[in-house]
Amino acid sequence: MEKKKRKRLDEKGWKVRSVSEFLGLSEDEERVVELRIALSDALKKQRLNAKLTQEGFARMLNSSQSRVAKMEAGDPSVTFDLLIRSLFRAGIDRRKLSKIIAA
Amino acid sequence: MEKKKRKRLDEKGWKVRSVSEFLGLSEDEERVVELRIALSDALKKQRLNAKLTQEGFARMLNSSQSRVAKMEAGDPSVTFDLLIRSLFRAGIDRRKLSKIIAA
DNA sequence: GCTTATTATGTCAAATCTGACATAAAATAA
DNA sequence: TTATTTTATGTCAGATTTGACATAATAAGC
Repeated sequence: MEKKKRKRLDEKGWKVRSVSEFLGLSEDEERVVELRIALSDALKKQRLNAKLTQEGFARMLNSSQSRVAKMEAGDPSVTFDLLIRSLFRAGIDRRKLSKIIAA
Repeated sequence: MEKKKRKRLDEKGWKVRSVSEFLGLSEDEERVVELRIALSDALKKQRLNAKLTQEGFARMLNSSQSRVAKMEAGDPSVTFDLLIRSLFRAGIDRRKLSKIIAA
């Protein structure tokens, strides 16, 4: 957030919180959420790069359109297992996965 | 496997297979198994480094000794979610996780 | 506008996971 | 050796996940 804006809000009595502060997440939970989002984004990029619809992508993953939508949305009902298996299936190898996580 | 040994076995009519060939794993499943092992090993290293027993480690993770044993053994009943959450809880950050996966 | 395609959201039964427990096996100490 | 500690393995009820489906919302084409 821009510094000036933060100052303005602060002066008005707003407490500026990060998403994690707002949701009351622990450090670990925060890391989990952020990592999930990183993998979600990577998965969506892979799909778009392959010019597939969620429907077509789902077939390739033996899953469903709705689940792909949830994966890409970082829905909490989606596990790392599903994301990682999907990334592998979508052609991401371990080295690439490593880079995604580092970023 | 050592080349000479492979040759000897081959001459005796043994077909030398990798673990994956033996189990009939697909490329993707193979990657999943190998990654699970990498994370398992890293988790065990963390525990030993902290000089904790599985029992003590389990308390720290809000889990149980038997589950920690399964985590370290790469048991298929252990998800990436559990492994990753445990690694985070054990002090591994995203950058370190990335390196573990790259290795 | 209207139609079609794509994506998002809610729900649920079946499948999978997990902490907990018992207990066996292995390691370590005494 | 025999205790004691630590780790491994099997099991299971309760919790979570997932593909599938329906359907709503949005975007794309015309």
